[in-house]
Amino acid sequence: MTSVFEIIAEPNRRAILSLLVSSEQSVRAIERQLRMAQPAVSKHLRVLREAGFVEATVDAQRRLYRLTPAPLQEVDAWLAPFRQLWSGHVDALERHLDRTARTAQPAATKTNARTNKTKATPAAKKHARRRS
Amino acid sequence: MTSVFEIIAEPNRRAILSLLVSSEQSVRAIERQLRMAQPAVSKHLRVLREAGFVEATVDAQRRLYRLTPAPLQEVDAWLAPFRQLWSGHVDALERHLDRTARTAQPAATKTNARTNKTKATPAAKKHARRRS
DNA sequence: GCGTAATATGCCTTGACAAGCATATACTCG
DNA sequence: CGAGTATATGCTTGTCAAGGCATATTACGC
Repeated sequence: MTSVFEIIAEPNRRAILSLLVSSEQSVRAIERQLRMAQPAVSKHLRVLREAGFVEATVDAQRRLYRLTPAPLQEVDAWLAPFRQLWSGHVDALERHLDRTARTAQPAATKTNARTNKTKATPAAKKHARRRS
Repeated sequence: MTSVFEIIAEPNRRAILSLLVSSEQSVRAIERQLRMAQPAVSKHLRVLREAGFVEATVDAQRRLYRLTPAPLQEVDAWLAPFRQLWSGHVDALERHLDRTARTAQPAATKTNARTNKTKATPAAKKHARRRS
């Protein structure tokens, strides 16, 4: 769990982060809104806190957690070089979401099919690449 | 491994994606540049392909893999609501990277320390929230 | 100090997944 | 066809993290 990406890989953690976008929240509030067990919430918050995603303010017995920008900025930064891929046609995302919507996986099969159908460039009949 | 985020959680897969930004690559080319075993590369590519991150073109015995925009767009879209956090002060990322640079974790400790030091709002001495 | 609410932590089990290794498949050339 | 290259796949193993449950900790009001 060393990287920012591993941390947001966990769905419940992403849910917590999304909850915190609107306003700071107590553990209990998160527990109820996300319908998850209290220890689970605390553990995820610990991970998020240690990775710098959130910070807490003590208020009596409870702790109010709020977002901290840096780690998500890091994700944003990593994403930057790839943005050139879709600057222009925005519709690819919609198609992708359509495909992946129904319990995910079926997209894989379809993608596979398309991939296998893709033909090679006819010109590239040569082979035998040298080892260097 | 149902979500896009779990897929980019793997460092080698992110490395492969980054490699493909510049141009399409064969499995062998990836294998050498990233110094990883061939089966590992193939397996990661399979995961990436089934998730729609890449697609392949057959060229004789080899397959040329190239990026596909949709899944990364999905990440970008998820990130959108959080961007309001750092639109304005861009320096938070730099500080974060400085802290997390040396083998990660130490940032956690520091963040912890700051967090614990954070005082509660003095006005909020009352407690006993009702259950609704 | 006692009861209670809010949160954190420790232990254990279970599932998932990445890596390693061997092997299968596909294609090319001579 | 046979050898060689490129890629994929199957199996096994070690690791690690999430969830469940019990329990510790801290803060409050009375």
